[in-house]
Amino acid sequence: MTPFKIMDKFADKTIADRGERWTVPRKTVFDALVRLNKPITAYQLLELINDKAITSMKPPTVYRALTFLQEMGLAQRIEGLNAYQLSRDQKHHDHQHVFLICDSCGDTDEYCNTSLLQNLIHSAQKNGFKTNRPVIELHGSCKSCQ
Amino acid sequence: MTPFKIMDKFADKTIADRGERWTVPRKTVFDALVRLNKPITAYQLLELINDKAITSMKPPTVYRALTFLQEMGLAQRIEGLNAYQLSRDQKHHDHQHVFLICDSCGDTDEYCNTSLLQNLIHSAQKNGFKTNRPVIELHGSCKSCQ
DNA sequence: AGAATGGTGTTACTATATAACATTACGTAG
DNA sequence: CTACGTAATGTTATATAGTAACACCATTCT
Repeated sequence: MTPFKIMDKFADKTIADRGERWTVPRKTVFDALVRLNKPITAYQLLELINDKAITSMKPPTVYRALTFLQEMGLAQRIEGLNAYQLSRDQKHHDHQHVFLICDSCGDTDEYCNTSLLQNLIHSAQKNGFKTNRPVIELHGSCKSCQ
Repeated sequence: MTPFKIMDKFADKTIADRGERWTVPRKTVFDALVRLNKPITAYQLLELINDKAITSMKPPTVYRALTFLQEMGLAQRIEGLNAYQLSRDQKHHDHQHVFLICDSCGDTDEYCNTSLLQNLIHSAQKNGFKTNRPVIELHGSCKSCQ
């Protein structure tokens, strides 16, 4: 089974389990993210999709699909890039991740360092702060770009 | 000496040490950030400044001033808010910080957890990744908003 | 079939940020 | 102290990112 199909299966299951609808625009956006597999801005995504399709998607449709996919844990926003990408680490898709973002080639890596993140959230808690959404992004250069 | 004056002095010295010019727009933007002391978007800042002034600043001027202040380590961008704020922790203004951002009241806190950040950057390095710009923001709710 | 709900299409708009180039201010060599 | 080169600003226009509002369509439940 190809990686694409694995992702598709996983997505199907996630959506079905939560009783949500796997509609055409949602699937289209998801597919584009799967194929690309690196961060892309919403408008670039729009362009990518419209180039290959007869119909023409518009910004609200893409943003709605992206919101939906984020809610399903299938996609993520990279704050430091105003971009979106597929969630890769499905094994830990309920955990928070550390993102490594290469400013040269645009590729990203994602890993789960639970103890460090807990540490971080815990130290915030000691300051009386309750964390809802951690944004942990390291921007820099990847191995092959250095 | 008031906190404002301390900030002013610190800024004066920083700018002077680096042989940069402390011009009117830069100072104006800096003053607004000092007085407000919480994150604000560039356009809100623009409005704030223009309300009180005879002359009317325009976006590029504000953005240029913000870029300059960031280069001087006097201001910072909060990625998760598209907003800018004063750098507070002047004692560690050359270090990276963890930001705590309250989504209710908009206030922020900033602290320096060197060991944790080094840990983070080091674990990235083990993956062959060289970090230039860490973005560490915890969005949630502060003590008084919970 | 009819009603309730959820999702999409479309238009128009708001918000965020920058490119390009003319103009002005500043520091320095002569 | 003046003229020249550089740095910063002013101004216009435009690019990029994201959303409000409302009409329409699809699905499900009764």
